[in-house]
Amino acid sequence: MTQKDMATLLGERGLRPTVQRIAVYEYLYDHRTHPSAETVYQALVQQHPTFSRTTVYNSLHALVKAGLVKELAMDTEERHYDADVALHGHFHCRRCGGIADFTLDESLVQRLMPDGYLVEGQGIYFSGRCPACRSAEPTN
Amino acid sequence: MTQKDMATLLGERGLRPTVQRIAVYEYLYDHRTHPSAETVYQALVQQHPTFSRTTVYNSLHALVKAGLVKELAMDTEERHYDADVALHGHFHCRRCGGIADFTLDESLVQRLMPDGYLVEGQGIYFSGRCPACRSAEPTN
DNA sequence: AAAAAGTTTGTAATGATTACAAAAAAATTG
DNA sequence: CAATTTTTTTGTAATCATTACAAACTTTTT
Repeated sequence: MTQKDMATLLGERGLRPTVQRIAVYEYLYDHRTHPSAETVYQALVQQHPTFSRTTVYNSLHALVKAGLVKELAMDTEERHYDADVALHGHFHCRRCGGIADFTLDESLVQRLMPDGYLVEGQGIYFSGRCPACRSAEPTN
Repeated sequence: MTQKDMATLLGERGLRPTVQRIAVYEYLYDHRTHPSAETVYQALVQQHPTFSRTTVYNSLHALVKAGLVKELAMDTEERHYDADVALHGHFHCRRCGGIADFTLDESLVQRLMPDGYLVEGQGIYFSGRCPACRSAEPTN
């Protein structure tokens, strides 16, 4: 997606498409590594030395509120962000620390939902060992 | 469960059953409200004025490591703990802030798991409005 | 009883996030 | 287009949960 398209998208969601917000969104869009706010900041401050940490936080919050970015619920220290807001699960490898996406069957997830509740968000994650770490250290 | 049984249980899991650890475990066992460390501390310090915050953290970590307590992954500020380590999901109500349990079908959850990964832990939660808050404010 | 190991406590440090106010930028108004 | 208002950014300071650490204490082992 081009920056122009991103600007349009932000505008549609009621966010003024500032350089900073587009940069944050672009980073998340291009790096599907579920980075933390600090990771985003460190990456962006290279290109834009004037960017502040607070703006990264502000932008992330604005993007989450606008529904363009999702905040992950994981048992990690910091919060992680994802530009992929479609239904999918996350796997957190306890050995390498990586967070991988995996697909979720929509109808299967529907069947998990508790009755009587109005579901607006969901977080489905598993943790353990990713395939690479399993073969690297098979016994554990 | 009696404190005696808890002491035995901790012992079986390789934890010395100290007064503090039993108190923390007992609180979680009796209060299925998914409290934070601070909440546990505030409750316990009433009865045991000498208890320290650090000990509550230490005890929680020890209990989690021993598999007697589970740390929840939610999109909240602090970490929440649960003495129920059996498979179940959590619902976080965005209006009242409450966290409710709901049952999960084991085989359904199995079918969600990604292939090739060794799954050691899982967190399944939904957020939105609980039934009480839905009827209290139906339009939203 | 002495030594060793494990646990608790209080305080200090850390680290992520938020609060806040001034400066800057953009949008609106006349 | 200039003046005013609104929004956003920036930098610093504050906050809040959690962790680090070392001394004191308790329990276990010898």
